[in-house]
Amino acid sequence: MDYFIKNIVSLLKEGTNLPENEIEKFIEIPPDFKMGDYAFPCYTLSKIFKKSPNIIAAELSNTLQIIINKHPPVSPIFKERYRGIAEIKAIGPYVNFFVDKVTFSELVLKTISEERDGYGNKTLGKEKTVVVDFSSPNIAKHLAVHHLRSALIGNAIRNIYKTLGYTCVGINHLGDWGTQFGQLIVAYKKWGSENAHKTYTVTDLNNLYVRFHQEAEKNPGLEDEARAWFKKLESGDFEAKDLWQHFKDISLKEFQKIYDMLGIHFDAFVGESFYNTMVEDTITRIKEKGLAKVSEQALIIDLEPYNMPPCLLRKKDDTTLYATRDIAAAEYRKKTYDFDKMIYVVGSEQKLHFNQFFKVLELMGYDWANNCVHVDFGLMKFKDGKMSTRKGKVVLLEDLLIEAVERIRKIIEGKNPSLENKETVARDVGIGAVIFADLCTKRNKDVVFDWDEVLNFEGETGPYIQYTHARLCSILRKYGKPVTADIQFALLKEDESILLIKNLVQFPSVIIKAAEFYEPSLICNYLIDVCGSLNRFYNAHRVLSDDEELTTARILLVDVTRQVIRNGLTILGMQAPEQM
RNA sequence: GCGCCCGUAGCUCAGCUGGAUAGAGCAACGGUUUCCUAAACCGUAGGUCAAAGGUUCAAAUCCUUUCGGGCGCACCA
Repeated sequence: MDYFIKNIVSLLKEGTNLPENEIEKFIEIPPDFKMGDYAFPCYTLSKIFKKSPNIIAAELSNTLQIIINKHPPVSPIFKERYRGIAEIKAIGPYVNFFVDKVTFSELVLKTISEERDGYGNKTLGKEKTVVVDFSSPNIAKHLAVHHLRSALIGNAIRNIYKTLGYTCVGINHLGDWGTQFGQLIVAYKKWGSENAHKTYTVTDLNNLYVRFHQEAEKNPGLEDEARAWFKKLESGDFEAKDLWQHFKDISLKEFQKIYDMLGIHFDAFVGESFYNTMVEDTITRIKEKGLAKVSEQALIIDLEPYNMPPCLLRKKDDTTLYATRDIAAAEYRKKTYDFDKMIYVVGSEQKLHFNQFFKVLELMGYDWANNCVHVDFGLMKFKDGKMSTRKGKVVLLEDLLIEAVERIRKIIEGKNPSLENKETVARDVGIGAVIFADLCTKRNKDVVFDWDEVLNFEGETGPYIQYTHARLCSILRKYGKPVTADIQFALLKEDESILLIKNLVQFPSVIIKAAEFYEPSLICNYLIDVCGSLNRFYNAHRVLSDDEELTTARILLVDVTRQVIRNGLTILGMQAPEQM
């Protein structure tokens, strides 16, 4: 915690004459709490003083002890500076500091119990705006499990930044424009029946899409037809536009259903088509800057000097590509939101695209180009290969979510048949399990989709976190009185309590780190740690007892832990049921 | 061919902005419930940190090379 580190650093400064920021970098947390709460390694000093680090550590710990002793305990300087440091001990090459447990517990528990839902919140991002572009699926296809990643990671990152005080704009950059709609129209005109599009479902659209790609393999001429239809669409042809609108409406309805199940909402739901009217101006600006040139009949920006393939602005038939629309969208967003940072949560297979796109923004002279980041993530695939909508090789997201809820429902019947609100709980826990399973590994690893793994509910899983939360709620319900922070902190002296409090104090810094690395998995791992500590505490000590003082003390610990778990789950986009 | 990512226990992963004995979960085996939810907890077993060099007082962590896997490289998004 800042308070103790600050005191240790200022003490070390007096003892070593090193600058404070140097010292702070070295401070670490020992691998075992029995060795100390904080440690200062003496390897660097050993170089300066040409003595072995072990000897330095021993000498330094004596020096520090003397410094502390010099300050009369009544002195206000002593109180301010060295309050909270209980013991200094040299172990091998380290000087280890033991913090006063009572001061420590009081500080941490009081802070959390005052800040409640706001614990972990910061003002780092005050007056700053972050745009998060996430989910962004292509329309006319079902949402499948591989669409989960962008939606969940993006949603969590938005929440992380929100917690740090940023104004966040979550944008769903729907893939609702491009040659694929030419393909769909061709397929519809060839194999769909007249006016059938009015009763179509996404499944029908999906089938058309799959069939197009099957037939196009035998008959490459279809691709040309598709491009021609897209050209018509882009130049405002009535029939094309009408069909496109229908297809889009059908898709949006289905998407909304899934987003509701996942509890994800967007501040802006604008697809690529929205920027269609702006691309002309964008291309003009690019031309004026002398960046565009014609190559193989297409309009491109040469990126050879930067060791990248060219960025295509217009195909030889004059229609635009998604890079063109991305550039227009970026300009529009800068104008509209004046963001300080724009985050694109898109799979790592598009890394090159974003490198090209960001380079173009830079070449256009936009100094905000380096405030754009591509937050990439690994591919989701099956054991035997890539998921593919074209080949119908997918697991539909809706099916997964329904199955998850269904399995939880069965577990509830087995474990807690008298539970109220079974439906709500099954949904919260089932969906939560899916969310947690996806978020809990570092985002840039590829994931192999496995039903049993996603729907495992024991160990390091979403239900484990939620279960721990529900247990705590249950204790608080039984206690039935208001929780007070006016307790005897010395009573929370067992190892299990102290280790738990040590976990709780980390929360704010974990959020900051998660934001820095755009890494929601850090929050997941953190929650697993907290729940592990809590469950060990729970198992070793009874909270509710005849000892009133002890009960009030432990109840406070239970209450703030519950609070931290809840705050963490909220960031991940999960519910925190009070019973399960 | 070129570029990027990944390679840690049987499986899934933490640890990677260098530091004290490489940590969890799942699976296996054994234990814990007259007591606040056993969706929990404890124990046993399981590791040449892909390989080889290098930098350093110190390398799973940094650098180089090799091997293995994934992804991407002009008219799809």
